[in-house]
Amino acid sequence: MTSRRPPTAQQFVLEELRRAITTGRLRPGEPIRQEVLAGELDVSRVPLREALKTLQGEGLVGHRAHRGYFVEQLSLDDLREVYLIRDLLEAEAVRRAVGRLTDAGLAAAETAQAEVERAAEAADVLAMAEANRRFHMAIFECAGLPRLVRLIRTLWDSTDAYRSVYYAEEHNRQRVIEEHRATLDLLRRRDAEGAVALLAGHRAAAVQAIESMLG
Amino acid sequence: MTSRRPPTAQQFVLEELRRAITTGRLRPGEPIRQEVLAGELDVSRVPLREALKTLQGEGLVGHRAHRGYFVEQLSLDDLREVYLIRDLLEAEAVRRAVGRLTDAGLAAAETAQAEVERAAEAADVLAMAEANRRFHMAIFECAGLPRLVRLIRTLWDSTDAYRSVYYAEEHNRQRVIEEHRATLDLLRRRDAEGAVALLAGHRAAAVQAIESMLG
DNA sequence: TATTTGGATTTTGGATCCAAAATACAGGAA
DNA sequence: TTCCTGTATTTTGGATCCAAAATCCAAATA
Repeated sequence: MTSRRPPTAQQFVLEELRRAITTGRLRPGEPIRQEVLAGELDVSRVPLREALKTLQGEGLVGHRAHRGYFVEQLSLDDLREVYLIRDLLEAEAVRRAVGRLTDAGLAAAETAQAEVERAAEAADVLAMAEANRRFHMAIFECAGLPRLVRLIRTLWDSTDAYRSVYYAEEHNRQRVIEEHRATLDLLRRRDAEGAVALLAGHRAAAVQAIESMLG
Repeated sequence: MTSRRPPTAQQFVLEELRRAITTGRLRPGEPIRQEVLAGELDVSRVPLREALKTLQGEGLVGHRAHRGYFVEQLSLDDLREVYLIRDLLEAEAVRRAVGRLTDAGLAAAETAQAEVERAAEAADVLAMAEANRRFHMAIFECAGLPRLVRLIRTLWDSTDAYRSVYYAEEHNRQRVIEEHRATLDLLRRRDAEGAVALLAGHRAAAVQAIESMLG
């Protein structure tokens, strides 16, 4: 996992910004001073502004004319809304995925799950979040609905910060692993509704745990 | 409807670009030459590029590093996928909207519907598309789920071009008016499932008509 | 004292300029 | 002829510079 530098400054800035927001180095509500941030990242303001535009599209930052960008804070209501939308979209994605599940697709999910377990053992929260994402996306990809998957991906992006919090606790990591294993079982049996229900519970557990940690 | 000029060049460019794409003046697959387009709109390339970034986020244009932007073409499969996603999201939006429907919300929808009928009578396709959008959004807004509404709005954006085609035909316009009236009836009676079903049919009719016009 | 108003400062939005990557094309070798 | 190769041109990506809007702060007024 040697993370090489992206080919364009804009993509580099985009990654750095995502990290800064999800790790909380750029705090919610806080206005983004382009000059200083550009200085820190050692780029000009132009690629920074374009990266901010894409983040605005994803809902991670907001923008007001002549006032500039600011980190969008997710209220608890927002978090619930994102998960509601995910419920709607991911249920359909999983249903379709089971219908046209390939060996390659299943293998991709299994590989990702192995990485999840390795990361969990090492208590590497960041790596676990990444592998977990690959696991779920591998399944969604099988649905053959690229736009749907893209949408789901941006929803995940907007709640990255909270998921890291969730993985910080050992018993949550264990729970995720078990639910993933059960999911793989259901997929192998082509049990669509079972998988849909299980993953709905998977999400509900996460959102509930996060709520109790913050509320 | 005196369309005043937006306060910032970037927003102006954004509107113009949307129009250019949905009306087909910028054709799908065609690469976007920033210099010439900036010249035509009489702005520099900077606000143009930022506007393109937001359109990229909405899926209207694509981008490849060092190759530039190009208009994304919606295949028929893409169109179907967008409508599938809309089915999922709008069903939930309507369900919630009926549950917490206010007099003000209903009034907003009725006002929009009056505009739809006026535009249809004048055979003003563009005005009808706009009013139609206000009608549906007025209903969705009642759900009290701003992120969901925002998502639905971007999905509408990405298929604007096709909807104009649909409204071009007289009998489609009549059909829309009747379905809207029936929808308002169901809303007044707080019949959520009825409204959900009707609007699902509303969308299915549109996508089917568009398919037959193009296929 | 509280409020408003005018200008100085900061910060964003936009234009111009420069560098680097990709494309187009001409010429030469197999 | 066809394919490769090196170079000129085009086009994008990024840096710098300028203008306009917003904020801040102090002084004047009620």
